[in-house]
Amino acid sequence: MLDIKLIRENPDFVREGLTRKNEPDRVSEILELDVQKRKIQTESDTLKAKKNKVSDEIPLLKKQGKDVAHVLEEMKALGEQIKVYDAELKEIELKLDEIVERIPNLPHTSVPTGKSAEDNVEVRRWLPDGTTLESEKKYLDHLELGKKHGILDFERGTKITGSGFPLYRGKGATLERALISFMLDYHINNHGYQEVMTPFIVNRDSMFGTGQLPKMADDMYLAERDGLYLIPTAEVPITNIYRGETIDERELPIKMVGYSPCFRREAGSYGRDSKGFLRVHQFNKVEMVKLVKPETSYDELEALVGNAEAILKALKVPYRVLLLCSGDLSFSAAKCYDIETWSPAENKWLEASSCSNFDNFQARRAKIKYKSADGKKSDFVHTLNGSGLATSRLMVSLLENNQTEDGRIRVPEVLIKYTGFDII
RNA sequence: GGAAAGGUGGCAGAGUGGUUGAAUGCGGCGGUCUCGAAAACCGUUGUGGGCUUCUAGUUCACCGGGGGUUCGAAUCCCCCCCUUUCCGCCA
Repeated sequence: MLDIKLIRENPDFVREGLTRKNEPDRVSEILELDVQKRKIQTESDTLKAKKNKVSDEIPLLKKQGKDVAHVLEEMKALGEQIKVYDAELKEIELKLDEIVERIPNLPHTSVPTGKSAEDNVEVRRWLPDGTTLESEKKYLDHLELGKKHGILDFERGTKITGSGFPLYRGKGATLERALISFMLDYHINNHGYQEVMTPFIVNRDSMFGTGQLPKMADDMYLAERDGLYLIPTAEVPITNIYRGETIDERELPIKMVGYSPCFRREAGSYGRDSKGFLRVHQFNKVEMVKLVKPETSYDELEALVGNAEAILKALKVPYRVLLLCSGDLSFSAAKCYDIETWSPAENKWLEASSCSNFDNFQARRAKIKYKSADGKKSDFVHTLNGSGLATSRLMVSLLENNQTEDGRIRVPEVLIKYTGFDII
């Protein structure tokens, strides 16, 4: 959530940011409601001050044996007037909240201006020694490999649930599990994250806190009877661990990593990239989340991207890092890097990670603050998160890049101790 | 699912209609003492909003959430949520 004071005091700055993000400009509307709100609040507060003062005097007057009937009468009328103001105030606040809650975060100054994914900027590329993207080699795609070895069974996954719910079998299931364990261990042991295992279904407050609600409601699975949502990413439960809390600054930065399945309805994207793992409704992901002091957050973002890249280097998977342009940023993000892995069979890059700094946008919504050691200063933390990484697209690259001439699949060196086998 | 108890400041725990934003203890922060530390002692210590002459003053709101009664509510009434314990069911 944007700070109403920022909108009030720097409306043009906010307008510019929203324009960069291709968002409609509702700043004037907000400012108008804000003025109305404060005007009514001032009037209501003045009356309340009077009410409080007189109410304090009543017992004293009674003690003196004075007749207070006319005072009570007066106060009753005052109370009615206050009710009228408060009802009006509430109505305006509701309107204001409804708008402000749907205003996205502003892009950071270091984010390039652009309209869509076309304008994202490739900042670096990494290929394992001896590999090139152009190859004479004939690659089977992940579906063909999955079928050939009986490790992926999309047809039966569809039978169980519907399309986009993958079924892994045999060494495929083991490889998936190995990948998750490897990534978790790597971040815990080499990058200093604390492992967390969270609920995978969350309430509305949590979804609001990280910014999925109210705008992205249609993209999520909802257990309506209970008012609970299946998480689209572990970012939601992990970030919300600290919702409503004030953290001692000496505890920052807090770095957490957790595995979760992710559930996405992908409403409106049917038919696009629908092949196999390229777009699914359920996938596995290891997610890193950091709560940090404001002045460090953009450095922490660079470190976060580095943490995700380290996994791909260890697995020897070709990848590139993109700096997203303003127009391609998600609702809550101020700055974001995507990591894409190479698919030789599709002959394209696949998004496997997204690492974002949310500045204080989520912290405001989730009310996560920190307090200085001397207790004098308190402010919102900055939150960050990054996939480290999502297994589905990574699995595509992993299977395809590691296939041998005869169509078998070599298990990357670092995963062998997790799988117990070195070839499929 | 049934029954009971309970939700108060960072924590523990008073408070059942009128200077109670809230006793007391612990913790935190600052200080005295000390070579230093501990102990002891002194002081201080919630959040959010509005207004103004804005490193300050003033005012409003907040005792799980929402609504109500009243001149006045942490305290009374209604609804909801959550926690704990017991019973039932169960991986």
